[in-house]
Amino acid sequence: MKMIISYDKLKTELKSHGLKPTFQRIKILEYLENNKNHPTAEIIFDKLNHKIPTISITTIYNTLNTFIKKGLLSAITITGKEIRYEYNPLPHHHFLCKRCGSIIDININCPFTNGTKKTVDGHKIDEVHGYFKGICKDCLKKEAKHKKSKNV
Amino acid sequence: MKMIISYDKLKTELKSHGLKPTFQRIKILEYLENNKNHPTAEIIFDKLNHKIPTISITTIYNTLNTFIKKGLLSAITITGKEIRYEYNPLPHHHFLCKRCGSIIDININCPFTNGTKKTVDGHKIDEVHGYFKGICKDCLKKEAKHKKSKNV
DNA sequence: TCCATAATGAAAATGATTATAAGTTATGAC
DNA sequence: GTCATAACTTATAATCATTTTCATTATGGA
Repeated sequence: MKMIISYDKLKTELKSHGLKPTFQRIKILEYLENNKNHPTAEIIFDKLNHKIPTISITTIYNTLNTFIKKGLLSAITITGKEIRYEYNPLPHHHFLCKRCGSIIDININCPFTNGTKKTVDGHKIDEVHGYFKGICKDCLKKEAKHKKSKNV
Repeated sequence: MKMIISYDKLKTELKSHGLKPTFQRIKILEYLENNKNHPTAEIIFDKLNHKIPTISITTIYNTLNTFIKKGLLSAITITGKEIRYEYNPLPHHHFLCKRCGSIIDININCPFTNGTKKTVDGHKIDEVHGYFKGICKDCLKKEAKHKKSKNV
């Protein structure tokens, strides 16, 4: 993980959202800004635990929930197994590959993510989640190669 | 719960999907065909437990998972808390009201549910889930009435 | 620096779901 | 019909992500 964002910027960001810039919060936010792979709380914990051996998984959960409440993060529940977290995203959709498990951002022109439509059937929309599941491009390619080499 | 579908039809449906038409399966399928309110496994268990006191929550889960595997049901994870089940649906989207908790079917013309698009960005799509969250029509109406009566 | 408040951390609790293992029922060959 | 086998059901225990509780510690203002 490369450090791209300065601590000062992270601190300012936290303060501007009404949050005290504690060490733990800075490191968690930094991790999420640098890692756009939709990690779980556990993954964040494992990574930060190396640098901050005293950090608790409870703090990870507390912090993530606080960040979501303040609008710094959004939660993705595409797997149905656990919550995955994403930094400050412009609204977009997601694809889950059933073969390799990777979660891929999908940017398509959708009236519900581009801000055109703010209601459906009279219901006021606050959040939109578009979840696609299937086989990703890379896994399709591997499959094709495999079949070819076997002359199937 | 009214009994609309005959046992014979339910039996036939189970058999045509390669499933033995046991009493428990018939009752679970019957419940889901008559109750389109996206129940949890727990809700189904509570309702059936009155008529079948020996039924086990494990059977509910086993059966629901079997039904999904065979394509009789689909799973909705919009709440992020628990799985909700839906009978044999034509693909459509869902709305979760954050105020009253109800889940509402949304039928809009979407290229991913009407069968027009079977891939995104080169990824092959097997499932599409459109989850909207916000305040439903009814709760909006109640809110407006409340404000008016208070002259806010 | 002192104090009130908020944040952190460890351990225990929760709750939905799954795994295990044992019992029961159905099915098909004989 | 009888028997063996497989399929289904059930109760219990296990799992695992997340939350709660509560004692300790850090933070920012006075």
